[in-house]
Amino acid sequence: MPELPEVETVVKGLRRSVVGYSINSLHFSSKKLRLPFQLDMVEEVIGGQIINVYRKAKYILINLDNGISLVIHLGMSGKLRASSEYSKQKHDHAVLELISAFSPSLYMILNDPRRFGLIIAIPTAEVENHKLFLKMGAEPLDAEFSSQYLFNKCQNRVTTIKNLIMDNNVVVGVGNIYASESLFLARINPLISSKDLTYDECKKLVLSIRSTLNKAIESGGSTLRDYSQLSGEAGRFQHLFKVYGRKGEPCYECSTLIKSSVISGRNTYYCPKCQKI
DNA sequence: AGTGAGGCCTGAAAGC
DNA sequence: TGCTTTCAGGCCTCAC
Repeated sequence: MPELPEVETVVKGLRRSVVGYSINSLHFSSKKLRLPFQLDMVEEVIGGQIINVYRKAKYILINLDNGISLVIHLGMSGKLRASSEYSKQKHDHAVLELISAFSPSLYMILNDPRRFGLIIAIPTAEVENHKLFLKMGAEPLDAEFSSQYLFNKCQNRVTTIKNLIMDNNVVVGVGNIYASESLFLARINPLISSKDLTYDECKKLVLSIRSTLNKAIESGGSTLRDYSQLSGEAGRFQHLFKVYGRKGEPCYECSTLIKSSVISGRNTYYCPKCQKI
């Protein structure tokens, strides 16, 4: 399940392995992903040279030198792999053949069993105003995600703090796992109303979200240091979970048993003592 | 308008 | 053992 840290890791890997290559061919499977493939997409991207790869929320953006950008999302089961030869695997949905004057050709494949992901092409100039990105909240690792920013958002909403930090219109890239982990680190109960958070608690939460994501990027990256095979495989951050998936197990801080509650249909884990209401 | 529920989708795991 | 059900997750659409 690619969370923001894994997307970041994949992006770093792509940047090292595919920048400079040109797209020689592009093939799709017949199955639809979250958004359908555009029929004219193939013509637009063929011949384009990859000049940059970066992350925006959990989206991977690949800029081409012809003014077109590929936008890829891994959903929850998506993986990108790269290899010098293409051998078909179940759930391959897009296959890009990349060529370069200086290196052997390379195949980049999007594989996504659950098809929650997407791959589309849009003009680079329109990325910022595209439907997918228009109403997007702050990047959690950027300065715009400040204590004051979060505090203001908390005041204007009627929902639990857990729902608020998972809302992409507030802050992007905080999935179910990192919401639980960050709230534990900040010692804030996930069930409390966002309006009840003090400024100091917001400050603590901002720092906790940043720290949790950064640690995950570090441990996600460590297993993927060798990018000879580009992969979306999970890193090692799951061994660092303090509360997620630990229902009924003792809290590492106080030995109280970890509880879980369903908030908006999502399992949420917390320590009832460390995260008192 | 803002909020929350439901749906998409497959495969692993749990339940029977 | 083999079948069925449940659950996981991001993000979109759609009622209230």
